Amino acid sequence: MRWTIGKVARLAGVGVETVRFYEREGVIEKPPRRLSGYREYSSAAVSRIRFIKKAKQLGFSLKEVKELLDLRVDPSTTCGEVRSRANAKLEDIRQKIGELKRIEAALEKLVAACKGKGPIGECPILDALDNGGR
Amino acid sequence: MRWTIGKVARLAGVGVETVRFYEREGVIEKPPRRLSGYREYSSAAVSRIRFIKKAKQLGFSLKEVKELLDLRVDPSTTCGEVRSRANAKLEDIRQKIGELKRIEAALEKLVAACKGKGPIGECPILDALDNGGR
DNA sequence: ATTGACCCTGTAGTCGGCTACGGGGTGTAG
DNA sequence: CTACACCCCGTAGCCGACTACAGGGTCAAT
Repeated sequence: MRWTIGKVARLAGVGVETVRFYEREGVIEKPPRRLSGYREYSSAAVSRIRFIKKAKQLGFSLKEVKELLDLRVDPSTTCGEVRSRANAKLEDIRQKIGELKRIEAALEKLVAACKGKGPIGECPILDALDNGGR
Repeated sequence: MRWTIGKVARLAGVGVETVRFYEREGVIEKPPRRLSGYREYSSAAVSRIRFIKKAKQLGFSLKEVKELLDLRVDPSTTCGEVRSRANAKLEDIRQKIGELKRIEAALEKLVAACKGKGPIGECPILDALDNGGR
């Protein structure tokens, strides 16, 4: 199925201008055009934009998102090269997961210690947030 | 121990201007002042700023960071109230962890499938990134 | 007493990531 | 065949989060 930019934007949950912006920035590929000049997208574009959205919510910059997506196809580099870049990204990601888990644990502690009655002054303070992390 | 803004900034790995900016935005508390007007911080400030830094790298906006930190002490709300806000944040965080784990799994698959030899063209493509996640 | 590193309060500028025009062409439904 | 939603390009504006002055005061060492 081939879609116009407006449809893709709606499906991915972003604005039309954002899609064009991503194209300019090289985060998504330049799509083929109709005779009229209209961009023509496939479903892959929607997935890609959805991924960009999620990755940004996880604290990756557009540049980093591009690097992640560039781990897919790049005829000019060797597989070993890609592998090492992928491993570096894996490190980043595991780091993030670890930090999120520490925050999760701290919040769980807060929720558990605070049984839902009484003023907040009686609740234990969430110092756990301040600790841990390389 | 009491520190000046410059020391705190260095210890937390940010600029002096950033610390003042956080104060203006209400993300960190206004510290007491010396007679000279100099701000005087304790070690808690350093922890707090480090936390802000990490949380931002995890995709939280300053406003969200403030909300997380405000789950500590707030004499005007009940414990139950705090508990429900904490639970909402827990949801966010678990969501993020889930998405990071999906990316992690996809990268692991890429690394595993690609044994380090041959051109990238022979490597499986990382479509896993496009799937999963509501 | 002076010097140089550091602090103060403004206010203005930058950068990433969109978002919103303005002025025009396209496409399809009635 | 025209109306109206949608597309094109280009440029400008906006918001969040800093970052950098300018013009002045402070403090510790020499």
